[in-house]
Amino acid sequence: MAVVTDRDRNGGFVRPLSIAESVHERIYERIMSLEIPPGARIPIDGLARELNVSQTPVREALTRLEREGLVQKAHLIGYSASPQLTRKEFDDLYKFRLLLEPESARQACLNLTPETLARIEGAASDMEKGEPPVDRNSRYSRFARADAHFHDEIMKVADNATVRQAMNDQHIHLHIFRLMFHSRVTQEALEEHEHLLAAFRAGDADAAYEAMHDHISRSRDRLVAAFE
Amino acid sequence: MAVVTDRDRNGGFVRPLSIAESVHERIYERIMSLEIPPGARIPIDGLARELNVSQTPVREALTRLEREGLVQKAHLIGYSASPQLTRKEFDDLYKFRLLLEPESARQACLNLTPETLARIEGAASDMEKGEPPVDRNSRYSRFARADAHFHDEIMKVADNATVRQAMNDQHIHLHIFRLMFHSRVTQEALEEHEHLLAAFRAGDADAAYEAMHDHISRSRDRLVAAFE
DNA sequence: TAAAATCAAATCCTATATGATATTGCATTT
DNA sequence: AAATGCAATATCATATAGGATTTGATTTTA
Repeated sequence: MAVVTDRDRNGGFVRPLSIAESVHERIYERIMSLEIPPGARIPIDGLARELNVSQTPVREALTRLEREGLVQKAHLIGYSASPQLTRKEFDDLYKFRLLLEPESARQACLNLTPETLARIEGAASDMEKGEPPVDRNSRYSRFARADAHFHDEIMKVADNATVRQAMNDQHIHLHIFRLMFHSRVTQEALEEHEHLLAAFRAGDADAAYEAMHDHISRSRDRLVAAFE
Repeated sequence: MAVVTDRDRNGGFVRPLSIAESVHERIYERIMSLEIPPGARIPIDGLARELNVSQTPVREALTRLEREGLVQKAHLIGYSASPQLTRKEFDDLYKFRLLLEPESARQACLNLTPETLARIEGAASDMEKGEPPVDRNSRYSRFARADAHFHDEIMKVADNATVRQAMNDQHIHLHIFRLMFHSRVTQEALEEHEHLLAAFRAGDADAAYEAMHDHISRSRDRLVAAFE
């Protein structure tokens, strides 16, 4: 098995990347892309053979994914991809977002510098343009990731590592995409982001809070159609 | 290696418990009890020999603990217990709690039934009595666990699985105990819990919000002494 | 025919072996 | 005496093997 290597950001050094880590990424991608659909079994030895690695790193990757909530484990039975969000879980998730994200937007606004504002604006504009997608699914998938990136940039500026990690641990974009992979990119979401940016540019923290609250509420209302 | 078994709650069936799981628990206990102090190396083969198991389940347990934030991993170097909370992390954690817990207390109050109130009251009274502790450390350790249980009972009633899990993922009682293991059980905390219970009994959701907010703020102020 | 029992294949969980990498201590050099 | 280089040891990461359990189908029995 050839050792996968990666260029280190700091120096130009090349250092080996663990097989377990790359297996983790590959399984994550398969779940995100619905190649492994919700509820599907994920046999360890099958994956190991398919990826040309041994079972040990596959086990390690699945253990991590379980703790991340993306797969489930039944002792002596095996792993399977986590099922779709239920309506209740969806509602809980959005209540959770509404508790954390508007306040984080307010805090981000207070911490804002020209550099960090530019980063957020860059993340926002990344969502509009982009390579021509091969199909609608991949387009929405990319939209979901870019949206997650935009929100995370705001979280970075809000500068609360606990809150940021709790948000990222939810893998919101993955669950949303699995729920609505057939969805289309809405112009509305982009406009709501624009409102948020306007509040940031004006340095109006309360307006940022409101804009984020509004954005998440509307996002919830758009997605709730998946359950009807 | 003898297989560890456990009695199933439902039927009287006996089913094997995985070694990986029991290793996970044992390492958790060692970290909680400071037997493995913050920052200490945790060699895989050493632990495996000591616990009379192979390296595979130890690896799996450590992978889970890493994802839980209790240990850190450096590729090709090894695992170590996570360091103490920094002041910044402590502050972030309490801001996080203040965003989620008061609102959860409000919601719990709205959902309250006689049965669930009784459960919460039971958790509260568990904190006051208890076996005579062998030393002050173990007493505070038990206090920390009981406090976590009390807060979690409220989370259960609030009935938002996302919020509840995000809270539990923080392992607050473990970090607090490691920070303040020499601390003593304060009468104040018990009184604050009593205020919260009073609001619950009165069915006053706003008062429950305020009581929880007050309790967490005061808790933070009591603990912040650890950094001075 | 339906239910129970049996058996084989698949899969899991754990143990062990092996090569690769990092760390440590000692010797050597400057 | 400090610094450097090298070898030995410790530890990690992965591969592979074997015992244990579940699953599913086939056979048997009521």
